[in-house]
Amino acid sequence: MMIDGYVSQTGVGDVDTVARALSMMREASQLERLLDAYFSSHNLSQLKFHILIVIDREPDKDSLRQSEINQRLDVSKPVLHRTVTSLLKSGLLVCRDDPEDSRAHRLALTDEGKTMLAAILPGYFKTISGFMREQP
Amino acid sequence: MMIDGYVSQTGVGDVDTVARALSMMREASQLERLLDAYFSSHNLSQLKFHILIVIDREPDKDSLRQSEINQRLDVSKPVLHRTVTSLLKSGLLVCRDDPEDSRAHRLALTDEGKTMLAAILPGYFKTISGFMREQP
DNA sequence: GGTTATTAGTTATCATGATAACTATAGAGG
DNA sequence: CCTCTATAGTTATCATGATAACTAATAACC
Repeated sequence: MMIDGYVSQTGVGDVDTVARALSMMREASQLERLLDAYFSSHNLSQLKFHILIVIDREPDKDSLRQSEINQRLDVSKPVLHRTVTSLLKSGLLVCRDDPEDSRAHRLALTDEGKTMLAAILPGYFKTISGFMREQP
Repeated sequence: MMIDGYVSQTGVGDVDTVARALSMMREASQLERLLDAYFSSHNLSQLKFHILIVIDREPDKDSLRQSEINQRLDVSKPVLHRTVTSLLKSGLLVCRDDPEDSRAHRLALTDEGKTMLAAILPGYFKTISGFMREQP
């Protein structure tokens, strides 16, 4: 919209690259909104979904510590804690004591959590595919 | 990371498209973070910057109503109000009564606001160009 | 010209992200 | 063993986005 004047005025970088970056950010934020709307229609959020996914996708284990989830997802500890608490409360996760470390817990999907994940995934990918198909 | 299994399991859309969308969102969020860090090092935010820009870029006028800014930027009224209030308080904007509508105000850049914008733009575009150059 | 609808701005409340600072436990080094 | 450090989780506080519901003023319509 208003890129041209400024980039040429400031003489930093080239106009096309900046325009491409801005349009990428706009596209991404549109898709994020679609996904947020989709998740919230199932009483979830992107982060809640990602938490369920990383536990479900973990090879060899069926549970993860909060700190392990933290290593896999790019989110701060307090936000993860708050969100895990909410997932426990809504019954999608269960929490067991970690036998090897009394500070830690192991978080696992409940049957309800697995059902939710299975129910939500098709629409998730459909939302993404549909959006990408519409892009010019 | 974990796309393959799921997309093929669910049979919705194609894997490459979904992977492309996810990587676009990741890229965009990285760039957003860089920009947020840049703005906050100048005591600004992306939204504050955009507000200054749309007022500065407006042809034929040197001020805008809040509602006009709202039409140009994709942000809710209360958030815009809160952010404009903060820009007024920090002296980058001034507020005058609108002679044609006693409900409205006209928001204009102060000299300090213009100076800030001029000071910040080169780094803004440099940040974007630099990021795009690094992308694989 | 008086009712009704729209619009400009504001307030209250909530959601979801962050950092800083805390407690409690584990682990390492002497 | 006893400190000292690092790690797991928690709490408090703040930033920045949203919606719903409000006030006051304008515009539209008999």
